[in-house]
Amino acid sequence: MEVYKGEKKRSFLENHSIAHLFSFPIEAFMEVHEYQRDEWIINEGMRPDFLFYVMEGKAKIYVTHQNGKVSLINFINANDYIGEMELLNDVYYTKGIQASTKTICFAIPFHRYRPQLLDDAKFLRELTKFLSVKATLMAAKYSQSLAFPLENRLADFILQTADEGIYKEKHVTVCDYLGVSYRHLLHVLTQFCDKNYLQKDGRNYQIKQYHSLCELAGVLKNK
Amino acid sequence: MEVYKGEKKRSFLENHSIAHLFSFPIEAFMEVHEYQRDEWIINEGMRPDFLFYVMEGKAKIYVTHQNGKVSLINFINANDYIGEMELLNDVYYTKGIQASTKTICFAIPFHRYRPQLLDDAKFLRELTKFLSVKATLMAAKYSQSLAFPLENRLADFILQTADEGIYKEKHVTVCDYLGVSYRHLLHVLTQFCDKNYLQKDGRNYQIKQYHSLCELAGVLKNK
DNA sequence: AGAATAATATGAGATATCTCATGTTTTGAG
DNA sequence: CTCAAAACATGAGATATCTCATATTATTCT
Repeated sequence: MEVYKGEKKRSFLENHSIAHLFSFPIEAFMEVHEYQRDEWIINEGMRPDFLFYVMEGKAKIYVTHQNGKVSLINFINANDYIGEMELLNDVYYTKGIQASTKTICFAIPFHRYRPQLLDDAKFLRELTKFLSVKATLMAAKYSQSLAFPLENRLADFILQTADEGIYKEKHVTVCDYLGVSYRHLLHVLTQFCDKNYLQKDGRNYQIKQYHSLCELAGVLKNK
Repeated sequence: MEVYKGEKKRSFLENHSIAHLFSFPIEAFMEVHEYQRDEWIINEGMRPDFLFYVMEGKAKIYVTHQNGKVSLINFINANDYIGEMELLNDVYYTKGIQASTKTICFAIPFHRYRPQLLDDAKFLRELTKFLSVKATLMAAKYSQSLAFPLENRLADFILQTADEGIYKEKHVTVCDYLGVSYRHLLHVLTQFCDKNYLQKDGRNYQIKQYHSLCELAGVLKNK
């Protein structure tokens, strides 16, 4: 992890302002942090000291269960907050956050700004929207995971993540995200190939029948 | 559904103020609604016109999937908001909300108060906390549902809902909530009885071995 | 380059959970 | 009180998903 200093910090701030998110000046004690791929932005179980706002990059939220299973709860992208749960709640089990690409965030120290943040309608309004989307998404994932087999959820995931007709997510990551065993994921993927929805090409899968996948994914959506 | 009027409304407002939740006067256009058990406070798919604040009673959030399965996403209790998603998001699939006991809510009309609500730090701060808890809870339920079999989740649910050592939830409701089939729920319940964790007594189940259930439920929790 | 580690693959048997079928009991509306 | 609907109950067979064991590549580190 690198904390931007001096000129590097100054120029970054100049080119990437988040002043519009607050109704008070926040730059004085704000830091800029850069994380490398696979680096942990927050360690599971350890309360962070900052509210982060992701400027650039991608990350993943993980939680480890007592039985050793790991859940990839969600992905984090640019313009998302990290650490907002700890800002708001004194008691909270902190999830682990791992960068999946180089990630640059603004880091706003709690001890300097908490009171002002919690009193700033502009900031709170955006955070509220962010949380409402997060809650909705979680509720959707939750109910879908119980109501539909992997076949449907995987089809949806493939369509969401495929780039130019090519699906190439790491199986291990997908298992944690969709909450199924590696074995079963491969099994369903093989079925998709057998049915010619996908065609395996080395480590990638090429989408051959969009409409079939859409059909499978479609039943997840209400309306 | 009954909308309190005149003296009934006045006296209710007098005894149950929520003025402390806002930094501006809200009573002018606020209504008081009373719903009977099983009545729908919000119909699935239909945007409500009010932000509700539950004063008294209990309700359930439901969503119906295309395959006909119904998920009971969560329970709502006193001091919870309803309709906050619609207040914040212009596009949102509205879930159904059904009263499970007589429920009295304050109903704040969007068209009168939306701008002021979205600009009120006091209100937003509380709503933000409410949503953060909701999102956290959903994330927990989601990851648990994928990481643990019914046995563990049911043990947790029994401990949470049992009253004086007696568990007496309706099976049908529990199936929707835990996302399993009726058949399977009964099967695991029977196992619990076979192992003498529970003892069936008519339609109720008496907890016989707290520690065994605690142990099963315990593995859900991190730390 | 070589060794260690992570990711991919596949088989086979176990189990958690579902579907369907059917019957009984309870509850609520008229 | 009566009837229909809802909830409870149970059996049996299907299937979605898991665990474990074992190989085979890729990647990363030194």
